[in-house]
Amino acid sequence: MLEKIHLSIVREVERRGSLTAAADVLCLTQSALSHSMKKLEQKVGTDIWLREGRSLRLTQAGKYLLALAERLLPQLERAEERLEQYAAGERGTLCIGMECHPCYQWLLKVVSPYLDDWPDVDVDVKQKFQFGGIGALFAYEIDLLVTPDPLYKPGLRFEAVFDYEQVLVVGRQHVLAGAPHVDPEQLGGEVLITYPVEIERLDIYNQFLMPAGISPRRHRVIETTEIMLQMVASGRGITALPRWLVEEYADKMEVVPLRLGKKGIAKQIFLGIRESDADIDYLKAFVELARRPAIARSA
Amino acid sequence: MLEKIHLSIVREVERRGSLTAAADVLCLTQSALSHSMKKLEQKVGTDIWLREGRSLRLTQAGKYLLALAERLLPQLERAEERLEQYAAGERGTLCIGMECHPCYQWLLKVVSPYLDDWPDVDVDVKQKFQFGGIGALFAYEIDLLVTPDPLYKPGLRFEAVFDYEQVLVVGRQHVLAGAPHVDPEQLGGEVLITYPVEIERLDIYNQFLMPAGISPRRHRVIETTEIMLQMVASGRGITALPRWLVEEYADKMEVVPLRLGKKGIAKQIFLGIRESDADIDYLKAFVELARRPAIARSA
DNA sequence: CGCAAAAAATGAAAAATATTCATAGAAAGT
DNA sequence: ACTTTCTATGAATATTTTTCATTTTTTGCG
Repeated sequence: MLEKIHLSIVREVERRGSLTAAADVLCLTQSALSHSMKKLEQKVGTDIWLREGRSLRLTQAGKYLLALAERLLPQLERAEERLEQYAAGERGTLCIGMECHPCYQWLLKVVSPYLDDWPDVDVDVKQKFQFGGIGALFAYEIDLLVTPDPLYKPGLRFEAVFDYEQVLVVGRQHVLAGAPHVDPEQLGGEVLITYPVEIERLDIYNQFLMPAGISPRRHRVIETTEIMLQMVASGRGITALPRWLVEEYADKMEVVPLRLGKKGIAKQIFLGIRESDADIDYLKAFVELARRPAIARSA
Repeated sequence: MLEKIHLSIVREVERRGSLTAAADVLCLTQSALSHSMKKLEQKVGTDIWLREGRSLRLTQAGKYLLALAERLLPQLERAEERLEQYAAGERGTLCIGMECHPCYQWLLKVVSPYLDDWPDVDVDVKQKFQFGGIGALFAYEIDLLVTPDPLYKPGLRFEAVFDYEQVLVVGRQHVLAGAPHVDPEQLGGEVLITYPVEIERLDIYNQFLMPAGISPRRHRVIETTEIMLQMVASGRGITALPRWLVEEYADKMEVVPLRLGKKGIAKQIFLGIRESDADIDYLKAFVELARRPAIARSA
């Protein structure tokens, strides 16, 4: 009764604004779409659009269908792709979602040996999710979530795979450069450089500065790690990054890692999967590979 | 390319064990099914079943399709029902999911006036979810989640609608019955009666006993509130429940609420919805009704 | 073993469905 | 007012699905 074509039409009409335009995209005639939808409307007994002049406005039922289409069609499309991958003899695509910027650097180190181990598995990395990483896992948009905030919920399985310390990064000329650690009060006058993330989600803010009632003088947002570190090296600000990441750049750039507070900020990277996927071999292998110490891999 | 019928066939063949049997259920002939699937197999280029003698065994691709079918078909079926509801002039069904036992008692108080206010909306309550309450929200299994653990994730919106105190419940004859409050140490020898939930998820355990290093002598599990309270009244154990719930039973049963620790344990019930549903009127109305003080309703 | 039963595959025919074509009607833009 | 831009619709056509009739393969069983 309710077929894929109906969902496609509803979605495409919404995107293009008219039946006629949608017909072009779907490689059908306007008439075909009109007939199809009319038939569905008769079958279910309710209109999907209000015909207002020469334009269509979704009814309540139509809006519901649109939401359904936006949700199901991508899954069907992904399924078609995946079937073709099976046909091509590939195992499939491991679709990885990421929720933190520095995770990306870490991930690269894992993906590279993984691709060697599993030549018939493709890896795809996504970073934007309508409903966040967890939603993407539930919706089968991704198969694996890399995140600093695990969430133990039924149906999902999280595992810590990597421990690291989040440190402050300053230029080698900075007055603090030699200190054994820094206190929040010492950062009041600084420019804080970070990835484009709301300040509330930054560890250096919510675990270090905010509890002490300190705010940075200014907050600057930069997309890439390299540029961020160049800014820091040239004394234009400070930032916070994983220690291992800073150490990798330390010989090429004039930057110094510093412990945040006496105890430092300890962090972990977690991998999350759907419980039902727990025994897919190539997924299991990824998690196991990720768990192996980074040292062994980065050699 | 990949159509609903293919998913239906895969699912039904799995359920009934053969194409022939599936054909009966789907009101088609065995031949029709065979042709349909053959065509799909040719299109995607991979077999879906291994033909072993006169039986079919799913290939990897087939298993993948089966998982897809089990996931998508229920959503399509639900959508068809819902469209017909729209057609019948009904507003739809408000599907409520619940993640905590005592929430149920509270929910009943809200649902009753809601049904009066919205005669053309049906209410359905579900309690079991493959992927937990959050997963059910994301998967559109439910429209509203009642839970004590909110989760601020993009795409979801949680709101506290009800505050209550979680208290210890003892029989009127119990030695502690007159105390102003209880300390964890006083419960070391007791039998703890609870709903069937892992002990780690119980507030009385993880917020009260565990931090003090105390374990109850024994943990007994009971399904219903009434029986639980009868057990408590007869001195066979203690339990923890919302204060308002205990007070409702207090005149019929020999039970006494006691504060847990000096400060007590404060709890809240949250309602979670999908952000995209935020302006569905009958959903909004439910949340608003739920927010109104319980006193006003239970009168 | 040989035969009946059960299941899937297949080709051709029939039925059903979807699509197009041609056109009408309605609204919006100029 | 005229042109353009939409959607709707009926009839004709094309395509797809389904059935029917049969074949092939396998399995169970006396």
